[in-house]
Amino acid sequence: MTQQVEAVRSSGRPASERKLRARGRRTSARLLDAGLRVFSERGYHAARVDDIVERAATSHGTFYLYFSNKEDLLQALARECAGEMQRLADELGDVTPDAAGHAELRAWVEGFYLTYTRYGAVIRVWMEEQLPDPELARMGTEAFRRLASTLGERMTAGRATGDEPGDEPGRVRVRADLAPVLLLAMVERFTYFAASRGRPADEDRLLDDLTLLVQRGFF
Amino acid sequence: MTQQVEAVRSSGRPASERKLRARGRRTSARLLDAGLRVFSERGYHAARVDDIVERAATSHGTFYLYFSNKEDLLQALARECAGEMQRLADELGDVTPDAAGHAELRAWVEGFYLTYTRYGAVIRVWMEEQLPDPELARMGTEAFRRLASTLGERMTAGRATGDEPGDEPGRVRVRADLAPVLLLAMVERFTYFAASRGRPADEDRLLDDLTLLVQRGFF
Amino acid sequence: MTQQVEAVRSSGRPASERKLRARGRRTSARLLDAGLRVFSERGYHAARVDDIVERAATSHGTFYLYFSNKEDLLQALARECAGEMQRLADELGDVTPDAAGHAELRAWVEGFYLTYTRYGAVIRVWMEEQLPDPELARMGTEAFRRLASTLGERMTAGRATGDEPGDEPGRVRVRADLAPVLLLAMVERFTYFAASRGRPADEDRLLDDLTLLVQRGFF
Amino acid sequence: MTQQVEAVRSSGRPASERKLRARGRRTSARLLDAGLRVFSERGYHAARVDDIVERAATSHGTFYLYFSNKEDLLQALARECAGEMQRLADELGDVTPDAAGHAELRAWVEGFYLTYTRYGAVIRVWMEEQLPDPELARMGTEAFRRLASTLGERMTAGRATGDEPGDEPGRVRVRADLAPVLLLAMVERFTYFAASRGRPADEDRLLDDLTLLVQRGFF
DNA sequence: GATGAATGAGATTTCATTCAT
DNA sequence: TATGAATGAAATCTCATTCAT
Repeated sequence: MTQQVEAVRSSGRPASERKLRARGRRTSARLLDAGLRVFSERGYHAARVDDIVERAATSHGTFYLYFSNKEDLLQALARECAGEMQRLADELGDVTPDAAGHAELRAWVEGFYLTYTRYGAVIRVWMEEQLPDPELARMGTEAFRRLASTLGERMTAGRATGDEPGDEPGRVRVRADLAPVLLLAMVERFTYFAASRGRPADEDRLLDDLTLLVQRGFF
Repeated sequence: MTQQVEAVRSSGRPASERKLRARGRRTSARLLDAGLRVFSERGYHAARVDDIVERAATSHGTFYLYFSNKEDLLQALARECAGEMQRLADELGDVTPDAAGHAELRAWVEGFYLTYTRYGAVIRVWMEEQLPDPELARMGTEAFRRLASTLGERMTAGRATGDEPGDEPGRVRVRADLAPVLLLAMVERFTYFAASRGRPADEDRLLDDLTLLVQRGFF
Repeated sequence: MTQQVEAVRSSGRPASERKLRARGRRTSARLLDAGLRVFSERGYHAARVDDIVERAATSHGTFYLYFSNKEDLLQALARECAGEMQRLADELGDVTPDAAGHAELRAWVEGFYLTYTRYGAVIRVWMEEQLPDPELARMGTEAFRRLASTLGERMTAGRATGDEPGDEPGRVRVRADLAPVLLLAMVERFTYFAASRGRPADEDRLLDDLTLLVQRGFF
Repeated sequence: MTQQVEAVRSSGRPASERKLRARGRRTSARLLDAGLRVFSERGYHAARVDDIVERAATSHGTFYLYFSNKEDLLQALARECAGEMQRLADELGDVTPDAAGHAELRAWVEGFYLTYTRYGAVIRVWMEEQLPDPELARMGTEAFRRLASTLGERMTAGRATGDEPGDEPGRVRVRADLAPVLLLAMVERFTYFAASRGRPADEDRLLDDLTLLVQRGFF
């Protein structure tokens, strides 16, 4: 294990592996924040470390004190984002076909929308075919898979208990694992469109409609 | 020589703006093809002109004889892709809620899927927030908008003539312009997932399900 | 990455716009010096950034840390040169037609000769019709105009107070603004010829003659 | 002599070495003309063969049928220019200090001015320290030397026969070879300034003054 | 902890010249 | 004679990363 050998010097490695004092934590936070901003503005690929350190009002050298490279910063942000999504998934209760289900789903959709709006740049990198690092890819896939499966579970649970439409004869069933993926896709894409339009004035109305469509699409 | 000259030059301009003979057209086609391949494999940002000319079995200088830079090649491919999409839209007939409508929609969905599979790399750049060039952005937005609106029209037309479920009292209507966008999103995202899974064996089955979901989602 | 960003970057900007520490100032000076040398040896157009950094014993990247390109370095040198010329103009006292005037003029001519010898490569670019950058052109024209007009003033002043030959009837007067330009031209061209002959042995004698010719030409 | 060996193929060598038919002569003339224009507009160094062939409405390949390279074209133009200057020198009669001398000189100055205006781009390359080719350098130096010496001769001759001011005691003599060089410099520089000002309206008046100054400067 | 300076590999781009028809 | 196409060496420039203080 090289870790043993390199452990001699603690600098130059991601912040998470070192104990930071108050000042160090502030610097680290500033860099993360600046990174997210710059990635959002320019996109991950076009963003330069130069831009980030300038935004964070710090120096080049300092950057590499906290992150081993640009991708490492991306990964740190991705972890943040995955955490948010996990929290979202955990908070989602059963989604029934009635008004209560709508309210439940609506809160979740809004949360997803806000997270996406914030971490859009990171998520967009996750979507890329050729990711710089497999670990990052795994993290993205995993976060989405978990979200989708949770959504699937909560809705299936809701159907069981709720005001169920039943499985009328002749009704065609789509593959169970496909539905949540597609529903999530709708949410995701909707969010993308809305966000790219600069969070329109009728945001609330749009979120209502979206929630409705997801709910209807499932049941 | 740094002197940037505004002069009209016949070389170094996109292939489309010059008259090409047979040989030139072949080279141009080879570069476009190589570009699409390399973009697909490495992603647009990571792709180097170097890779492209190597794949096209031509020289570095030749590349710049046909395209003014990497982005220009992307744009040419984007134009191709937009053309394909326009063709798809034009070919779509009215989509009724019955089996005939399903068949119609299914053909369209499959066409979209194939186009997406082919031009995925280009489309993924379109999805980026910060595009290298506004003209490219406009083209992407426009292509998708047109596709969505055509889809909306054909389905609305289909509803009017078809085996209509009616507008029962209490049924909430989502914004008319939102529906096709979301449906298209589903198709797009589905395609993305399927394609990223390397065109799975049950592709046909999946396309059926997707078509069903879109059809059901609308009516 | 082709994406041209308008962002304010601290690096890659001319040295003059950034605060530099001792080390940076040394590097900058080394580059300026190397630039002047290489421009003199090869000529501005043939000079490559490569040659300059090699002469300055620094790296390619470092060059672009201090100057945005070759032309930017030229401009910095041009500013230096223009400053020298301004100083020359400021130091010139009234030029009378007598021996005192000759001494005054002789000192000035020698100063110009030395400046020209040093900055010849830069000045020669100024003389080009098609300058890479209008700002550079303006600077050159301005520096020469100022020099010429100062020369004109000092000699006119000298004529008024000095051992004046008067304005005999029949004596044709040339345009007041033309004379200094042409006199300056003589100095400049003389310097050019002398310098291009590698500073001949009888430099002193030549400078005497030149001074005399200028003085005689005016009065 | 390699000439013997290469003589097998006549193409790819300067036009002057081959017999040309009417069509070939036209093409050659078009290229020379285009070359002079483009060199004037962009300067020799910045001028691209591309620009020249476009201006001459011919192709890249054709260019190399008539000139072995860009410099060869420059040399051809330089020969033209040197010829013009030789003709000027030959036409100059004795320059006396009187009105007849003024008229003689004035005609010569005007001729020089026109030639300079036309071949300025070529002449400016001659002035460069580091010429691409020694033969070109020799030609430039030679043309100017001849012009200067002829001027010197004609004026010395004029002094001998004309309304001579004599060699009064105390009159300082400048080096005999320096005077014509400087006078020529004045003409040259004047021409440069005038030409760079786009041939001003008072061109005639300026030429009168210049002639006067040269005449006065010598006698 | 922090920073300005330096680095150099690698990417893009240009353009004089040659080739094949 | 003419030409469009191809070439590739050479030049420019960028930017992630390391260094020295």
